[in-house]
Amino acid sequence: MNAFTFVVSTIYDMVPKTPSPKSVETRKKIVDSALTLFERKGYDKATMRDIAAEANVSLGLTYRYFSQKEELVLELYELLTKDAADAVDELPKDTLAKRYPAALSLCLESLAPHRGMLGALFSAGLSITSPVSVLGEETSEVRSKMWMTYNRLLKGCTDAPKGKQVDQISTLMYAGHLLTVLFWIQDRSENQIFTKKLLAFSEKGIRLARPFLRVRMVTNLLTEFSEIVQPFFGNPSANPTK
Amino acid sequence: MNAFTFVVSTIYDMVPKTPSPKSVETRKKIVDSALTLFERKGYDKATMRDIAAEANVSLGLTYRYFSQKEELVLELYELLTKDAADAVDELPKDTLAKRYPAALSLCLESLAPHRGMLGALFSAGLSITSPVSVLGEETSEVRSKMWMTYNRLLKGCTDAPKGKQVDQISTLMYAGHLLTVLFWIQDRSENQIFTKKLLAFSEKGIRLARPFLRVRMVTNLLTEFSEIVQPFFGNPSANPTK
DNA sequence: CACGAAAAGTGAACGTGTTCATTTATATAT
DNA sequence: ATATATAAATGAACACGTTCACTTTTCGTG
Repeated sequence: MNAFTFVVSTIYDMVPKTPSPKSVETRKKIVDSALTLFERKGYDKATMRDIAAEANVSLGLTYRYFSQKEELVLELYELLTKDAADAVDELPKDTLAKRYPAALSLCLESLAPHRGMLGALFSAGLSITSPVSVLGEETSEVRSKMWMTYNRLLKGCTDAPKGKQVDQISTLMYAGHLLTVLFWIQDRSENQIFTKKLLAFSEKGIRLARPFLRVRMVTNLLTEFSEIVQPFFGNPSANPTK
Repeated sequence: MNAFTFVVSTIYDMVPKTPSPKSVETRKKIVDSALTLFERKGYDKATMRDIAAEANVSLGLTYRYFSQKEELVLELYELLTKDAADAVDELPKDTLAKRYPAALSLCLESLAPHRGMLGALFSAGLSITSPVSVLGEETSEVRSKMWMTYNRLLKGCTDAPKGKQVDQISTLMYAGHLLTVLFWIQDRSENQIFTKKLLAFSEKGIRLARPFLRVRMVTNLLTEFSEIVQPFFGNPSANPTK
């Protein structure tokens, strides 16, 4: 390797390399194996050795692709979020009070087959120390995607608000989404009936609250609140295309 | 051991035994050691072997008193909650809008020296599988205590509501408490300034919302909401003395 | 083709939480 | 006082997440 090659390859290191076909295949094998075993045995019982064996690779290799076990859960989280977001985009035009609970319901449906497993993500997910966190660096893309989905959902409502309120309320909706998922994961009632009640409640609540979005004092509080909460979520509205 | 002794001791096993002086002493040694090391090195770096060594006991013994490492964090959680609850009870009589943010502020002050460590509790704390969970069986006493504290705080307000609303709003306040602590733990802003803004916001919000507690439609929604959320918290109002 | 560097892949070993068979101390009954 | 059951205490061993020194494969270049 001469000096020129060195410089070029060093600069080349700066940009993400396109993964080789071999590596994407191996990566996929590991992901498939992990998801299969998570479903079959649960997060804790599915050991990294199991996952490696099921994928017919060595233990060490799995760590080349996923530096932590939690990252495998994150992988699923991303896949499911994509599904949920797509489903939400298909909702028919209607009022916010109708559309928002419907959207939440669709999201929970996407997550339902993996509910048990998601406990593990939220378990590790709220640790500040973990880079793999619902509010951490590595999940900012997922958050951004979901925020934008709610942004579109709101804009498409028959009673959509105007101006800067749109972004603010989108943030509120996304916060509500996270809290609802959290509630649902913890909900031990039969068939998660409490979560269903919560969705029914949110419809009534929104219908009652909607007219007050014209009241100055309320909008001021809304602005204040969203400014506190937005950076908390990594302020996706500031970098919508990132 | 004869048949009589056997029966008696078997029945005796049903009720909690009073721990021997020796065991309470040993238990205390372990707790002190754990809390010291958690402060000094953080939760992850403080290994069970470290803790056992610092307490001058064997590794195995620590597991006689705390069947998981997380239970040691729970121990601190209980201690701090007690402090916080006592401080809240000392608050001067005032309006709800003043007292509630003040109470939250006091709670955060109690927790502040241990903020980093608490990340660990909340990490494991939201796992459904873990018995040591903010919403799990083992923490129901702590929840009950804190709920009752907010119940007293509300009753002592100059603008306290009447009747069944008291319990419902107590539940709301406790939910707000949990969410605020969660927010605070995740708050990466300097000196947790966002959390402070959130408290200031809550004062304004309560002042604005308070008059609407007389509106029938609002009270109906409140009832519905608290009924969904209360069993989620283990319904402390149903067993206030337990 | 041959060579060498980078990518892909391996498995032994380490640290840590947790378990358990075993030993030692304490208390109780005769 | 002695026996014995129970409580207290031990530390070796295990399982699993993670690391790392090392081997094998792939692939561009002279």
